Amino acid sequence: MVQPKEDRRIQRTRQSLSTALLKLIEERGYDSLTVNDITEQANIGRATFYLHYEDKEQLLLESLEDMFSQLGDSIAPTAKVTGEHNSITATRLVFQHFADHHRLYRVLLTEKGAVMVFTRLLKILSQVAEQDVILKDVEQPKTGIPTHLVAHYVTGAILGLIVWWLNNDRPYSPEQMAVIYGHLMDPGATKVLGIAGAQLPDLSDVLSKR
Amino acid sequence: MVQPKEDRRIQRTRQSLSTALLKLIEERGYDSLTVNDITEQANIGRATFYLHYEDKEQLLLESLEDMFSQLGDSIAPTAKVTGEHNSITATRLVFQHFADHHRLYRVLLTEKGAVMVFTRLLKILSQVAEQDVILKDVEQPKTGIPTHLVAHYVTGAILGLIVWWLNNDRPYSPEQMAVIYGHLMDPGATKVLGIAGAQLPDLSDVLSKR
DNA sequence: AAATTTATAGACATAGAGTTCAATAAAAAA
DNA sequence: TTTTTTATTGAACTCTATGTCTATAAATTT
Repeated sequence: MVQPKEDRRIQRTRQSLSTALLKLIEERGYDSLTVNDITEQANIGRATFYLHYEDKEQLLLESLEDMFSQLGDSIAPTAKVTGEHNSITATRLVFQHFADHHRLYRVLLTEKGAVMVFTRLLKILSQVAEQDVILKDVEQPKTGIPTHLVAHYVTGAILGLIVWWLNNDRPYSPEQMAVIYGHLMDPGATKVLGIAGAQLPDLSDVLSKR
Repeated sequence: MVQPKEDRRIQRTRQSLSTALLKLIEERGYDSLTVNDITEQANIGRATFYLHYEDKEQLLLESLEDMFSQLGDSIAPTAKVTGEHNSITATRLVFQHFADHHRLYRVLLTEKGAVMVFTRLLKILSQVAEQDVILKDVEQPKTGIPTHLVAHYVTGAILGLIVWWLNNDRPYSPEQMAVIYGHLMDPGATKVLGIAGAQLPDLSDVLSKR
């Protein structure tokens, strides 16, 4: 499992397997795929698979790891800008990422087994919550709330939006979603994804655009 | 698979299987469990399992369904109260539910395979977000944002908190979490889980209590 | 008690996982 | 180019778990 990345064959094999897996997931879901399916799609011997990965889950994890770092890389530069800044950018890039890979993520976020519990909980709690959903007011003073907790709160909220967005065939653009998110997180409108930023566009303008 | 719920043996068998599965999940995780493990723990013949369920996933789904409706039932009465109302109650009940079954949910929300993607994404995005996390201000005007979208936003946020809470051994009580959530969702403090309600307790008071 | 339904153990067929190995192909080094 | 090293391959093989079936036993209902 420890590989000297030099040899081209290794890189090609791994690349092929990753590509094959992601393609198959979009077409047929993840759970039902066998190692044989993947190696066949990749045109690679089944024995070869085990020279590189322990099981299909490890392959998936490494493949996703690549995608996640792509996402991280695209956000990083915007996050480093301090002070005045177009705050929607970072959030928009997040939604853009999920739009770019929407078929894949829709499977992974929806499929039984894979994320079944998250989705299931979302659905159930949504029903309870959406009965009397109202929004919120007022301002946020400095609090003693742990940073990690807030981060989970924020990312949970975004993931919630993304699941909705993907399951509803993305009726808004990534830009619109970013603005919506900004307004939800900060009804008065100033900071998005925790990054200090400029004024948010007027919400009704944005929603009517499409 | 269609059962006349009358016969006591059926109820006992199903109950035993459900209990056995949930217990085993807490002890050994979900993925590695076999049907044989479950029936052995339940003291039931393996063939009997298949008289009731197609596979272990279906058993899990039905078992969780029971738990979810328990949760729904406990929240329902508080949600029906309109107007003035102790708004923390509903949220507190949600956290209480996860506390009651924390071992189980911790596995289900953390284990590879099961909810791996959600957890993984949470972790990655958290790292990006928590670098410059700041909070928000101002008030929320009436918007044209779809209700379902808001519901997903809200429940995503709660799930994010819950994942953090469970993975950090619940350093706060359900009550405290409810207050924290209320302050995050509504920095000025008024409505929680979308339910119109009374004033939130002062945050610094609540956090220092334990 | 009789009739009906469910539980059970054990046997069976099947699929897919994961390993091994000798032969071959391809890449890197000389 | 030649040599050397390394990766790929397919086939055979073991193993584990799934899912089904049948005849028998046990519990439940009427």
